[in-house]
Amino acid sequence: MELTPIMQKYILHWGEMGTRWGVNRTVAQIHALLYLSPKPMHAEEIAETLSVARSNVSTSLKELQSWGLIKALHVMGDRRDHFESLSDLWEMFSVIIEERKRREIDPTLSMLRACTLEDEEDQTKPEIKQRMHDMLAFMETISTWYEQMRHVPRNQLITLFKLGSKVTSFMGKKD
Amino acid sequence: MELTPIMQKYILHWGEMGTRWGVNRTVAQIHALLYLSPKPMHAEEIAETLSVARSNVSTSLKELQSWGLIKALHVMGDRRDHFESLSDLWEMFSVIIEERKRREIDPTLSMLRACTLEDEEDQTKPEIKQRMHDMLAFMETISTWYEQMRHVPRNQLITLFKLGSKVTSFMGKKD
DNA sequence: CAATAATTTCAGTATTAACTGAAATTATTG
DNA sequence: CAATAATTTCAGTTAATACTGAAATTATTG
Repeated sequence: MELTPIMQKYILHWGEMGTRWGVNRTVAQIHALLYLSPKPMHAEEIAETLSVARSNVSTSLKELQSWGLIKALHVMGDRRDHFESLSDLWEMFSVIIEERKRREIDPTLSMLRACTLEDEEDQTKPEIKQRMHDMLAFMETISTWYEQMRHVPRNQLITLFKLGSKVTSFMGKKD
Repeated sequence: MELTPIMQKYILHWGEMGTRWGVNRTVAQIHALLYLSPKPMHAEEIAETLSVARSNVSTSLKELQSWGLIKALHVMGDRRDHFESLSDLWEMFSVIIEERKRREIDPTLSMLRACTLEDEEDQTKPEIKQRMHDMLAFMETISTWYEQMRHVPRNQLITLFKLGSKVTSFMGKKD
């Protein structure tokens, strides 16, 4: 596919941003490209469009699939896989949050539980253990919140976001 | 400071996680150390405790200060800077969210505005421009939401998080 | 204001992660 | 089931980032 200057700008920026999250440039660029593309693209075309190695595309597509951000589909009379991105941005957002939780929060919770349960032999001062406890409690709150919010139907979620801080008006002034 | 095995575990894990966010290992480790430490630490002590170069600590402390996650303070009769971490986890959370917004969302909004306003000469298909528009609208919603939520008092924020999906019970069933 | 302490800068090095291209594998077609 | 196409794997290379240690700078003390 031919990239117009604006598309290039968008894709390059996305690549840059990717590196700020835990995602490498090519992965982020491919995701941007597929998001913009009006039709699904096959690996070869992606490689040509972005000027990266075919094998790099292969790896990156796997990565994006593992996130659930793109899916493969097939076109009649063509045996290659074609890929398209999720297009619903709210769904995309949910998927990313969910996946980050799984990859980052969950392992941290395990670590924190291990740390706070550790045997009595350990010399760690109580005040330090308390901090670990605080962190555990905090992350459990965040985690539980995620877990609940992901089951909220999409349009309610949108309403919530648009409400913004107005939601607090339901809470009464306790202070 | 002497690190017990549990403290080591905590700090090393934090360092690992740091790399998954846009933060380098040493920065994350120092932050973990200062969070755990019952008293402020000076750079020299941090370097020794974590076995990294003094200069590396200097750079990392600057980085953490630029995030607003630690602050320097002074001890009577000691001319060195001593550093301590924010200890309130909700405050820490706000600071991180806020800073990520500034570093990641805001530049992306600029890029998207530039892309969608771009002149007519450009060959980008309307359907593709529409996708860019959708992304812009989405990110503006998220951004506005952040902007509002950061002004919600801490205890209301906690209540909101603890409520989780129950907040939707105020919204009525529109579908 | 010289001496000393504390901190920062920066050029060079090491480490890590990303990427390529060739070869191997897997799937599809006649 | 051979031939071809599509995809994946992987060893080696390149590029990006992190880190060190020495030197320079800045701040503090007597």
